[in-house]
Amino acid sequence: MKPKLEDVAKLAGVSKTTASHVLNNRGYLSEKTLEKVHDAMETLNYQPNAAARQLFKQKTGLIGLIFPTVSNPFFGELVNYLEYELYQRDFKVIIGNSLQDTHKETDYLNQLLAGQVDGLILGTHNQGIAEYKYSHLPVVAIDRVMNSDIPIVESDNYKGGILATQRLINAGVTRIIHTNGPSSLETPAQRRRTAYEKVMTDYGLEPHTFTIDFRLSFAEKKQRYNELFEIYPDMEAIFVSNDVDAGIVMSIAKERGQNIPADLLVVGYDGTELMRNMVPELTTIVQPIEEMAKVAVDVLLKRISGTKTELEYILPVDLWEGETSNR
Amino acid sequence: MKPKLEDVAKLAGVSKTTASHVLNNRGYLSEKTLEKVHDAMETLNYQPNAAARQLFKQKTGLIGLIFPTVSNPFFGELVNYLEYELYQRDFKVIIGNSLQDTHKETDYLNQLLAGQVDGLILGTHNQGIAEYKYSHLPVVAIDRVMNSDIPIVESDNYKGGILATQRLINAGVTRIIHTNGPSSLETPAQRRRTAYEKVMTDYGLEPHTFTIDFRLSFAEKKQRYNELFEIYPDMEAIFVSNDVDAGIVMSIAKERGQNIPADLLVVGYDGTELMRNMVPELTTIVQPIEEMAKVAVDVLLKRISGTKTELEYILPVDLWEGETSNR
DNA sequence: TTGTAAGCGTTATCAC
DNA sequence: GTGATAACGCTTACAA
Repeated sequence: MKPKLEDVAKLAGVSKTTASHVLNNRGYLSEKTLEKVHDAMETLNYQPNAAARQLFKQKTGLIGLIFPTVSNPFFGELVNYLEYELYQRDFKVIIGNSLQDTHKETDYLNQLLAGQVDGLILGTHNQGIAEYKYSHLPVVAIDRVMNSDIPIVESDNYKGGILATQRLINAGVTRIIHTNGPSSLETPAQRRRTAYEKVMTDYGLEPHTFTIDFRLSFAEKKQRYNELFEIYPDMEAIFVSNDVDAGIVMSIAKERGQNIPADLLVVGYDGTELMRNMVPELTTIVQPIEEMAKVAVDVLLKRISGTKTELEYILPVDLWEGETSNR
Repeated sequence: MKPKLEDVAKLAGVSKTTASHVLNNRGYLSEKTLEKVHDAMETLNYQPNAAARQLFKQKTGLIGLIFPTVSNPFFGELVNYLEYELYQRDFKVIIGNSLQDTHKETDYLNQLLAGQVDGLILGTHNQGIAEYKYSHLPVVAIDRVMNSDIPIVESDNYKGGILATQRLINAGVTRIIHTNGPSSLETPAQRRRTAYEKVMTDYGLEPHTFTIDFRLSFAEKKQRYNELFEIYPDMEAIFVSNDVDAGIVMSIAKERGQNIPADLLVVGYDGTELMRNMVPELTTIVQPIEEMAKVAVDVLLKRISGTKTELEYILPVDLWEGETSNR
């Protein structure tokens, strides 16, 4: 069915080896042979078999990306940049959305072991999976704490937390709530919380962190954020741990008849290009998504080639000043 | 380095074949052998080599997804569902973001030919690429017109155009502008335009379609939409061809001191879960993204297995009634 | 119930 | 310059 190198060789009247040499520009070849073989490839519409090549070379040219879900703009943009960077360096990407599926993450890691991919970039929440003990493998984590031997690329979450909280305090409010994921997940994002609590207490204000799991459905999140409004009826500002949730909070506030920023200030986190363009009024902390992707790819390729790397890369964040934080 | 089946066999004191049989539950095996082999696999932490398997089986268990960019929520959600559906059926996905890169699309198609993937799901804008002549290959298009032999899955764009336009007319406005991609791209989305123009003329109103390329950057889009406001200073409503752009239009309107919906009505298109939750006030046409993904996967798998399929699958749309279309 | 041997398509070594 | 041949790791007739 599909033509193989042998068919090309036969048609061109040469041996398999010669055809292979032409295919890979190996050794010296006569003009004539070259042309004959190229012609044969053309007419047969020959494409080298990927599996056979991989089997021989012992590498696949594939990188696995495991993230909660590309339907979240932050991960969508991140994956987009990762794919771009990797494509530039001749890698394709396999993606796995691991949200609410611990098994999937394990499965993908097994694939790596099976040699189906040459490396992995992880941004998942599921922690402490046994296979992570294989820390000698080419794996890089983005914004997630992994095994201590796995390099991690993140933005400056602590600084981000400081910037956000400070911004709200500067606006003149004192009853500021922060929302974040469960502290049981030891993600770098928890440092936003630490920073928030530090700034609050430094100013003699009482920190209130409201826990909400990232992995909830939209409907569940809405319900949970409505509880937030019930629990803190007199809150003046919220520092939400991501922009999508900040959007939900704003829409709930409107539903409840509160005006932003008149009645409630809001600061988000992530600062995707999408949000900055669609909801520019939302004050948020901008993570350097493109830069994070670049660094992650650099580090991964170093790991693959056996070069030593740092274990932690912290990239700077920025404050996007919208109107949702102005009194 | 990495253990192979032979190492397992050796450690278990059996032959390669037996080990393979255990691995694949083939034939009858004694309890003892089974246990021995399993133990050996365990201690060696054995994982079968993917390339070798693929080479033998002549299939990869990989499907290629080519879309403009997963950083757009519509494609992000679509890819998310596609990955989910395919994972259920033991396929992993390779993704390619082809935005502004015709060559990439060609490259991925070549991969298919190279047997690196078992099938392709396309949602790209780049048309008329030579390789599409290989229409006997397992390829499915989502919302894109391809070669006439490639099945296409889409939502009812014409109906969507009708619903959106009718909604605005019902709100009592007459100067309604529509924005859409260049008509040179023969996408199904152009049917939204056809529908819009039909409804407008049916009501004796003058249709005005404003062309804007999807592939522009955010900055370029902003500039272009600002032109729209200059060209039609007295417009009362806009029917935008996707929600992200609708968001941009709304933010521009605010910048220009116009209130929505008091001064300007807006209807979007796509109705992603993200938008319905973050910007519920935006009236929009909801595409059945999850259903489209399911159908696309079904059709692709049929094509792969050689089963005959329809050439066109049109799924129903819904109107999401927000406040941006209420006068 | 288990083992031998051939083959999947490519590449590289080493003679010619 | 070109051509056999073995190897990559796995699977499966076919034998034993």
